[in-house]
Amino acid sequence: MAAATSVPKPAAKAPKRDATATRARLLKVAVAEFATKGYSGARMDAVASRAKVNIRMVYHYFGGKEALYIEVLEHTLAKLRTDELKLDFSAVMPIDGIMQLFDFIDGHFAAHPELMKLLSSENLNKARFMQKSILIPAMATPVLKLLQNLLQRGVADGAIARGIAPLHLYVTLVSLAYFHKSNAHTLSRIFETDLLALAWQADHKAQTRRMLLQFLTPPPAHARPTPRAKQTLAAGVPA
Amino acid sequence: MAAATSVPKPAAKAPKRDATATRARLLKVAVAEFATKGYSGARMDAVASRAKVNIRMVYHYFGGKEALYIEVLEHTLAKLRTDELKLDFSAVMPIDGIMQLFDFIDGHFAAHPELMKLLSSENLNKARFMQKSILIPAMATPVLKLLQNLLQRGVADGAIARGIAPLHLYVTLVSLAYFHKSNAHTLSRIFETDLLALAWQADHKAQTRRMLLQFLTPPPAHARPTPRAKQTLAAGVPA
Amino acid sequence: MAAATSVPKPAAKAPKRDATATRARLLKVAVAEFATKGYSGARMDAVASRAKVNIRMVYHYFGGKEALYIEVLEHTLAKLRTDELKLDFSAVMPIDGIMQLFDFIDGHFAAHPELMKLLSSENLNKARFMQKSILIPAMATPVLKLLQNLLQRGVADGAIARGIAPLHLYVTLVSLAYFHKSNAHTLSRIFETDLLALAWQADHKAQTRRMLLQFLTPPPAHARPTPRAKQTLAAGVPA
Amino acid sequence: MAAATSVPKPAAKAPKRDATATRARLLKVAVAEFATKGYSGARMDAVASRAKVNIRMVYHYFGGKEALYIEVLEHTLAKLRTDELKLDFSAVMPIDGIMQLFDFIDGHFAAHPELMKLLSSENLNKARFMQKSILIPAMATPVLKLLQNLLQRGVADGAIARGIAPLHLYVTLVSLAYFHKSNAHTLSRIFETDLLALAWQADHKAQTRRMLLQFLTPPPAHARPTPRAKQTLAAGVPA
DNA sequence: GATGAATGAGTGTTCATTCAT
DNA sequence: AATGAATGAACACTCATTCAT
Repeated sequence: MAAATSVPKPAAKAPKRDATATRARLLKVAVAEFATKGYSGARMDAVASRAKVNIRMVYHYFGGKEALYIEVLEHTLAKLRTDELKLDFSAVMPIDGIMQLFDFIDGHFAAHPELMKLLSSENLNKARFMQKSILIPAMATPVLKLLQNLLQRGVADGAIARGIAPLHLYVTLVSLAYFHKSNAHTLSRIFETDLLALAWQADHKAQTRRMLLQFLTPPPAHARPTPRAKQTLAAGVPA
Repeated sequence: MAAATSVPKPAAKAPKRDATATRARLLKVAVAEFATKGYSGARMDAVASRAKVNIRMVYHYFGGKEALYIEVLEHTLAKLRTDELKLDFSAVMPIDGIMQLFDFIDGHFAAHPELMKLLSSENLNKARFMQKSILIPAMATPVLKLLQNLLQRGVADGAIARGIAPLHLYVTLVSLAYFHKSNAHTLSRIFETDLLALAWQADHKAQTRRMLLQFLTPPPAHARPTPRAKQTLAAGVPA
Repeated sequence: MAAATSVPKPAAKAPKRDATATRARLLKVAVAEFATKGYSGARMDAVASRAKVNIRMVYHYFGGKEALYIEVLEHTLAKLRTDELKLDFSAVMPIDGIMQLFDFIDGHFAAHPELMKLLSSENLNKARFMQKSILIPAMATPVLKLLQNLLQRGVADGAIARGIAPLHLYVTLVSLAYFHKSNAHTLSRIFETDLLALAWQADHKAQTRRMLLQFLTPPPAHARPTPRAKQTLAAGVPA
Repeated sequence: MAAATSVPKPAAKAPKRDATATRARLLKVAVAEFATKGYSGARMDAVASRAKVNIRMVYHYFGGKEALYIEVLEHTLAKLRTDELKLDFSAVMPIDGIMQLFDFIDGHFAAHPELMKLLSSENLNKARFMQKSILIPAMATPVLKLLQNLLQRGVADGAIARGIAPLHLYVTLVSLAYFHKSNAHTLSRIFETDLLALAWQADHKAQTRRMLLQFLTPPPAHARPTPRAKQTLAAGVPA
């Protein structure tokens, strides 16, 4: 693809044998294959034939199914990291920053269902392959730092409630952006409502944002937790 | 099972050729197999050998891999429905009822990771097999009615905020109970924190309950949304 | 079936457990199964379920697949022998007798396609199972004797040409009655003509009878084979 | 095959990885397997092992059992068509041409028992696979045109009787060449005579040729069908 | 760098048959 | 006499992977 725009070399006008292009094509196809079929459902043949290369090349470039899958995982996660690095909330108010982060998360998963599927797939086998990646732990996510910074600033100026831990908040943000998308098919079937309909998604997002805002906003001085509320807080059934 | 009710004979207590027992054993093993390996990763051989019967019996009792999987799905979902039917919040205050429902959901998924895995697995292939089940759509979940009732009662007596839709709330409850469990492995790896540790889970649940309570509780009269808050609500980044 | 008309016995009014009836039903179903599917295509399960008895009974009554097949073969051939024994050409003119025998053969195969299929099937594996039958060689066909008698009488009174051997004639008769039926499907496809259409079959039979009559009729005295005809007779291409 | 044309190397004459040779070998073995065992009796393993290749190659080259069988059918029929195209009776007398055609048919089936077996096998399941072939209906047989031409010429010069239809004659020719071969095993067993013995076959062919010649030859002017003969013609028993 | 040919080890499924009641 | 439960051996077909060029 990009090969066409590359600098023409002495004896290779039409670069049919373009290694990097072929490799990129294979990886792209592999992402789709693993995302839609899962690890054991994915077929090496399918990857090769859809990329229109001989299956031998898949082995040549990636070594094997497992290595290919790991690279797919790394590639897809790297895209998220790259996008995350562009985030800069230094100029916005903390609570707005957090809400914008939520929107970013929501937007990224909406735009990249393959990431969602690969993560779900990975969790089904206890992140077995992610463990084997040497790149992934190195790709430290900047998001936690970002969140910690926003929370600190917010708490400091009284705009954000105290006692919210960055990781817990992050997991909550992702839960609320991820689950209703990743599990839309079964939920839609069970409740006979199309959760993938744009209207439903918009409504859900609006409600979620309201909940988050309330959660982040510190309670008014006279509205501190009363014994009554505390009791309610602990009234859960035992797990 | 039925063995326990049969007349005990001198030297043959355990009935070898017990169809219902064999079938039940197979189904139990199959639930584990499909939950841990997914549909395409699951092996019929493995099911048979772990249930210590000839593989032919799997086909005799269930017909085939797909039919077995569907039955596994139905069986596991039926267990949830059965438990849901035991819920009765008619005697508790609405807000407590909703929190207890959350605890129930959280507890059920914690106690039945196989359900979580099967649902995730199903979503990976767009609920393809769930669509084929004729039982599942018939197993109407009572939970939405329950929630609607609680919300109506709560709104009526002023204990619960207006404008919360049952299905949106239910999806939110499940999101918050489900995601951090189902995706614990990858999150643990990425953030180098053990999300499956009991302490982490407890902390997370406490924060989640706080958020939900705040969300459900109606705002004090003088704290209606201000122009400022409204603006924040719309300050999201475009998807 | 026939059981209903049998003499009522002391303690068995409704004969549900009627051994001979069950056996007969199984054999009938087996004939159809083997005729339509061939030996290796036939399924013991199919026989049992179509006869609405447990598969175990098939083994109980017949011993196994091979033994059942052989009995099917014997049963079907026995029907032919029984019908052949009813033939009596002592009162008709020899040439008419032979033509009537041809009509009988043609009629029997038309009425019993299962016999035709079983014979074809048997020939495909070199009559392997027929060899194993101890009944079949004992069921001497009376037809050759019949034919020999007719030929002798015909030759004696000058109505039938000399030099026609009974077995060769019989094989010819069967060829002409059998082949266009047994191979109708492929021929119909290849020549895009429905050989199973009644009109085609009638035309073909008429032509065949004309040929046979001419063959059996002795040539007029002055039309003995000439050198020219003799030469033609030998003008075949080498096999 | 192609090996013969390749440059002979010191110590490696036989090319091991020759696709066309492997494919041809597989097809040849498959013809034998399907001809001797029938469709359901044939084993894919047997084909592979007898061709000394991995079973995977059978699927690589042919797709599956059904596709392989259809190709076997097409290949075997194509051989017949190829041979038929070599026939040229423009220089011989019509009646000789027809007799030579009979000899050709007889010779071809004698030389290719696999064709006979495949056709019989096909008819047992109502030409189910032949229907699926898109090549077979396209392989129009030239034989009917040939026969029509010979008949017309023969009738025109008075050497052949009127009223003989090409397709009926062709089916008759094949019946007389085919049946006693295809059903030799059962007939031999029933009549305790070896129909496959060369002497028997020769005798039978001679008689058959006599019958055909008589049939084709027009009757002498004074020997037109008499009332007596007509009556005989209709004296058949009802079917 | 690139490719078609080839393969060992499964993988779901089916078959005829026997065991225990 | 009759039956449901259970099985070993095949069988068509597939998968990830390597060999030879």
